[in-house]
Amino acid sequence: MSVRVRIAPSPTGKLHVGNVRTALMNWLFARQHQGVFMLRIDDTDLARSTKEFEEAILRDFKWLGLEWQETAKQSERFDDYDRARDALVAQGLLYPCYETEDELDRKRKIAQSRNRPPVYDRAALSLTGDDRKKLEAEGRKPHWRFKLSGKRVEWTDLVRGPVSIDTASLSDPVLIRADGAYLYTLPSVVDDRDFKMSHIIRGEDHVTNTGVQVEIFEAIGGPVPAFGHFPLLSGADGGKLSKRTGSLSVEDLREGGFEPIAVLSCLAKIGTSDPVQIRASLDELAAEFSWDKIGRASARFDADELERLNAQVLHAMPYEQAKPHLMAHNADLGELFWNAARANIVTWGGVGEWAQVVTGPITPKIEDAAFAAAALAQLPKAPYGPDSWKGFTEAVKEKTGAKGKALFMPLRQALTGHDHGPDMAAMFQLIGPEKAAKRLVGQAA
RNA sequence: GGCCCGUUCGUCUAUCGGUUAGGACGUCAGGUUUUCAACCUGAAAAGAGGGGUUCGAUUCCCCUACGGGCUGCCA
Repeated sequence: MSVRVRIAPSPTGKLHVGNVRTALMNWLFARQHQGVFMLRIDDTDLARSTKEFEEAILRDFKWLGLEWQETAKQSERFDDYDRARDALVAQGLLYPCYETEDELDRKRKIAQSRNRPPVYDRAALSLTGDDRKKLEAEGRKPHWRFKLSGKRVEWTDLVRGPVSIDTASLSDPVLIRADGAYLYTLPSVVDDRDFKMSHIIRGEDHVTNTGVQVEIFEAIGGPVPAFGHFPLLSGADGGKLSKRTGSLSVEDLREGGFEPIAVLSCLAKIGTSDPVQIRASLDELAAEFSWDKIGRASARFDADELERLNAQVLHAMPYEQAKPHLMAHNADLGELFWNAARANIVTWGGVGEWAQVVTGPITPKIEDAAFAAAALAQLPKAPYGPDSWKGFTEAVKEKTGAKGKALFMPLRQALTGHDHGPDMAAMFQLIGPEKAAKRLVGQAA
């Protein structure tokens, strides 16, 4: 089986987690079968598409590691769409309509109020040539609808099993707007045919679309690809995706200090029968990909869960790999620092806080000045090594009698300004004697 | 309104008529770290409701409730 799949974002906005999930499914399936993953820019809407969004989309996919083997832009293929359009018109399957949006809206509302399905009544089909001339003389420009067969379209969905769509219950879809712009439907089918897509993998919001697209495939003379429609993402509360989660953009995630593999592992595993855990690589995710692991209920995307996965990635990351990120966050204080700090961060954004504790200034937290003073008296001299902390705390313990939490917590609070944080032996060594002395007397340092 | 889909521990899910309903994450408890975090071990925790079918239903059928998708000159 030769697998060719695609992701087809519109450059009318930022890439968000929903898009990434769709891309990922396609990418994983392609990789698993040594197939081709194509990136197609669906920019037929010239007015809303921008170069900036297009570039951002490429950058986001590259950041995630979802590399593509082929690419195409719909805005460069209008000739092909025109040919398909002409062929459909010649077959009588694409017909001009002259209703305004207001008129259509009114028709829909009337139908709804009578409890009739709001399906287009095909009034335009009975227009004579003279009628059309008259309407155009009034300045009306036609939009064009595809004539559905009224039969049932059936396919075996990779995720949903046997699916049947009754095209009689659907309005004939508008393929071309009155302003001449192609809507998503026809270009998508023409491209899928011309680029020989073997599988179309997308969210279940497209299930009904598939019914009409199958008829268009047949009308323009192309093999009908296989389809897989996976459930959509829902928010952590079980409802629709909120601003906080679903519309989270890839840019937000990158800038929020998330690691690609955490995002990818999360999106590949939620809604599947596999545990939602970190995988080492895209290849590992691809090896595990399977249609029958994908559930039929919507998958919850929870930002907290993503943070947890990201934390796991960071906790296990070796210094060499972390170094560029540390430098970017002005927090490259060496391997000792990283090994201590990594267990205490969730995203890259958190590392600066611990770097600050080392480099200062921070405001110490002292509840018992007498204890801090007693500790100050035991402060060892420079230079500090790995055992300095142990020697220091034992000396303080001996002088004050404090032990366990009563010993460590006040020292941690005074030296770092926090109730929790990285291993103190490492932090103490990094903070050094000057700053430690100042902090023990309550000075910001 | 119509068509389609879904509903199992807090969460993601396994089970393809008979199971102590399993796992992962989270939670809680222990351990370890002479502190917190991290880490290790253990525990608690579930079939939306109502009818059927069946010797036996989480599993098959119907109804209800709830949730989602579609019903665009959006994609």
